[in-house]
Amino acid sequence: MPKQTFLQLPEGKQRALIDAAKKEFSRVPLHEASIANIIKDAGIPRGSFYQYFEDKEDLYYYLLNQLSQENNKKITAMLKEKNGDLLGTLEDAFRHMISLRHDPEHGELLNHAFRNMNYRKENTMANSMYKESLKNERSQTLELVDTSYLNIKDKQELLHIIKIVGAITFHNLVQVFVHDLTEEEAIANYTTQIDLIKRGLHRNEDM
Amino acid sequence: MPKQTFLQLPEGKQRALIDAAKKEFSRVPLHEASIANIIKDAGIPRGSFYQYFEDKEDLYYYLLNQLSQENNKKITAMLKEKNGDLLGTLEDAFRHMISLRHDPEHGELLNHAFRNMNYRKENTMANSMYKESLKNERSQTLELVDTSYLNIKDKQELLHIIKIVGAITFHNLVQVFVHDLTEEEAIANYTTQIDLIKRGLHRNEDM
DNA sequence: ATTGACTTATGACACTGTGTCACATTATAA
DNA sequence: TTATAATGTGACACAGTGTCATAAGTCAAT
Repeated sequence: MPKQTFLQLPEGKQRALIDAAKKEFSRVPLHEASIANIIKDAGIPRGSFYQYFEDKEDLYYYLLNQLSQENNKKITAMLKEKNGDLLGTLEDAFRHMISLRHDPEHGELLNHAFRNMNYRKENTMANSMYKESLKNERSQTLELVDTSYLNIKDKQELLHIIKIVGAITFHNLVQVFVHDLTEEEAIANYTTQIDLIKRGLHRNEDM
Repeated sequence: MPKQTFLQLPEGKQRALIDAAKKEFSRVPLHEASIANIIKDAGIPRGSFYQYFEDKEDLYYYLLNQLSQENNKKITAMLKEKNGDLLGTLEDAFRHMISLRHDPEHGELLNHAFRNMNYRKENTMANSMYKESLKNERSQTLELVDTSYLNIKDKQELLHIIKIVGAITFHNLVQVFVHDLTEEEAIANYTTQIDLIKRGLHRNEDM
């Protein structure tokens, strides 16, 4: 999380640093990115960088969180659009997310992010780390879900369903970015898998 | 993948290096581990290390792959034991995997691995990278699965089911290691989720 | 036994990049 | 105006990597 000092900086200086950071994190994945490049490009001295952020990760996750927030809003809107039909929203949401890889502004950054996905990135993208009202946010989105579509007996199981679809969605996203799947392949795989879990993996005796 | 030179080394020298590596990778996660520590502990000069391995990652993934192979054998055995009941094997397999975190030999290494899980590690643990006969191996395990338990129409869907349960299982494993869940919590979560996908997430109209 | 060709061993070194700290500058308020 | 706090700055110490010239070992052919 950026330090107070950074947030009080004049707009232009913030922008310069953020832009330089985006550029560097688009060039190479996080672990190869160098602070030296970022500050050179932003035109600020090394010492200043450490006034603003703890370290490279701090800056990176701040950025990633911001991107994710915009994105989460879009997906929440889709869910609302579909009147809380969670499973029905998934394909559209997935399609939207894979379309981001060709976004000129953040495509490369996301490419690197997904090719080097780890728990912290996944968590940052899924939730909204720096937001205090995490639990409130969560439950607001939760409230949108119409549970009458779902084969569950309580609220607790809804949380598990979200974890399930989250895990599968992320897994598929990583596949897309790592193996450069075409949009058709990606969506075919994803919908097959979502269909499977919708109807259930286990064969009923009476079928 | 280790270089030829390493594999031709006398048993004792290999052991020393492997043991030192295990020690270092148990101390800290991969990105914090240092070659300097490993070679100091193993008593070999820096130059030699680079005769044997490309770099730190090369050594790390060699090690991780070896651990995973043992493990995969155990799980394949479980599946055979249960006569190919894939879904029925999952809970036992999961239980077995989380028990590993208290293994004195590799527990800490696995802790770091899961807390910093990424695509490559997941892939290394799931498959067996260095094995030439990857496809054969896979299909051998595939053949073990009794598809009559499963709600699928073709072989292709079996592959998707494996991806689904793989994604969910890994996701749960990461949760266990990151949040230090108790065995009971971990298994409760996991079985709930597996039950949900077994019976299907979507509510049937006629229910 | 000696030679030559090849393989393996070695550690000093150049290089890259990080985070810190003493000091300089600027802002704020009394 | 002056004291105090906040921010800016870049030289520097430090940690770690991968390479390379050179040394040492192996072994087959003479």
